[in-house]
Amino acid sequence: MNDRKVREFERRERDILDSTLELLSGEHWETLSVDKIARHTGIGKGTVYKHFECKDDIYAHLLLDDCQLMLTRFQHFAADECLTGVQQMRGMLLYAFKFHRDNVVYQHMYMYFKQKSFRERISTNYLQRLDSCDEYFTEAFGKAVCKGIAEGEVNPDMPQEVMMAGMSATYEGAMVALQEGGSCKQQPLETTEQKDTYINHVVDYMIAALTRQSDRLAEEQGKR
Amino acid sequence: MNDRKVREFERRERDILDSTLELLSGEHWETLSVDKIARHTGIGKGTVYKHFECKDDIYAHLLLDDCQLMLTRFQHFAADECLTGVQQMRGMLLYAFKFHRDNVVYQHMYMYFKQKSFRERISTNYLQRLDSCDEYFTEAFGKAVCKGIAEGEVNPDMPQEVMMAGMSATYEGAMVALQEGGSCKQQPLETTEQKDTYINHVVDYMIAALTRQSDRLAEEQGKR
DNA sequence: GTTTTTTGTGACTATCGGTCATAAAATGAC
DNA sequence: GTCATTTTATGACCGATAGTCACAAAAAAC
Repeated sequence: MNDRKVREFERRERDILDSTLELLSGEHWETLSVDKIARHTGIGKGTVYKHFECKDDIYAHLLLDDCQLMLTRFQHFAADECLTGVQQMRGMLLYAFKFHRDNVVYQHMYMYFKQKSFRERISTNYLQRLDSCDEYFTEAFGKAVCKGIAEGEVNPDMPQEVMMAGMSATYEGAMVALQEGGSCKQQPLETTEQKDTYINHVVDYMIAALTRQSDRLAEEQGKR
Repeated sequence: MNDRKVREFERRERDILDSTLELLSGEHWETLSVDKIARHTGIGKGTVYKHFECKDDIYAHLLLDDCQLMLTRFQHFAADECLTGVQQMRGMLLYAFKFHRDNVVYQHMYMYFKQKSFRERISTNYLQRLDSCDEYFTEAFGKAVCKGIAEGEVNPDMPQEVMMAGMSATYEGAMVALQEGGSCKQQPLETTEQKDTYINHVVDYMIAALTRQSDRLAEEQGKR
């Protein structure tokens, strides 16, 4: 009956994660404690630590789940031969931003993961898996960029490092802006419509930075 | 002697801030407590709360100091008639990124400020001042962009919202990347040289996104 | 049914941000 | 100088937290 035990153990891990997800959706991020998670799952606090080395590992696991979900979509875009490179890029970016927009819990964890202190707290296992996930993202996006260059839409003169540095910075920054919801910016970013407008602007900007000429941008915008 | 009292009060506030700065430079961000700050300043913990409503207000004050320092430099760039608009932009961006690169404490606080939870904790006074600082940054940069458009270097067809959304996103994202020091990126971002390379790449990318044609980028790079 | 092993637990520790009654110092009146 | 009054500084205290571990409860083995 060792098998059943393992299954039960895994089922409870899922229970903890689901509980956490549920609590995070309804409650303020900062006030969630391990005690509450345990209580809500219907187990003792000590049991939680049988599954996760620390509180942040729970978050890391949830983040990883979402990352892997997004990654498969990215890979689908990259493999879709019907789309041009630029279309693949646009599809990936819009998908990622909209996923972020609709998923409050993921927003929190994405930001949290960017903090060095979080990366130092979580166990190396999760850290490595999250990092390799990031690599695959870059790989999938890089494929689309190469396709874009081959098709003549993407400016081949821009060094690859410049492109990658710039794109990933804009990506990160837009994610932050989407989570923060405005702060002091000219655009408030509170309603879904405002966020959508923002997302489209950022994607236009990113494509514009990569494509060869400005009239290409206008053409792209007309298509959308 | 009311005057002397006020001066002494202000001097101690400066003491607290300097102590905090000192401790933050040497210690890990997460392990710094109000107790330690008070002890290191040579005062009781309660006294700290005579000067600041909460712990995060201390950080907010330090952040504001740096922001105002940077702001004056931004405004100098914007007012410098000897430079073209694009040169002003490049100057501002390079200055900001390098300031960030060299100032570990500022890095932490900048990231911290982006968190919604931090913005909710600090007193409205600091929040407003930080927000208005951000507005002035945007204003100064916007001036340079307008100059660039007037001079024909910046692409006038890109809508202003697209430009602003994209630029600020890239700016934020690059700040995050500089602080995190690589994580999993293709570029490690640990030494000063690596960070400098990164900074130059991102600035090139930002200028490329805004300027009209790609050969203009090559020309700019040649000049630098 | 009894012993042994495995598994679950919540009381406990250490630490934190923030408060407030009270001690200490400064001021003022004479 | 002395005492009364006001102002200022303080650290013991509070509630809450992440993480631990001795021990209880359940399961397995015999």
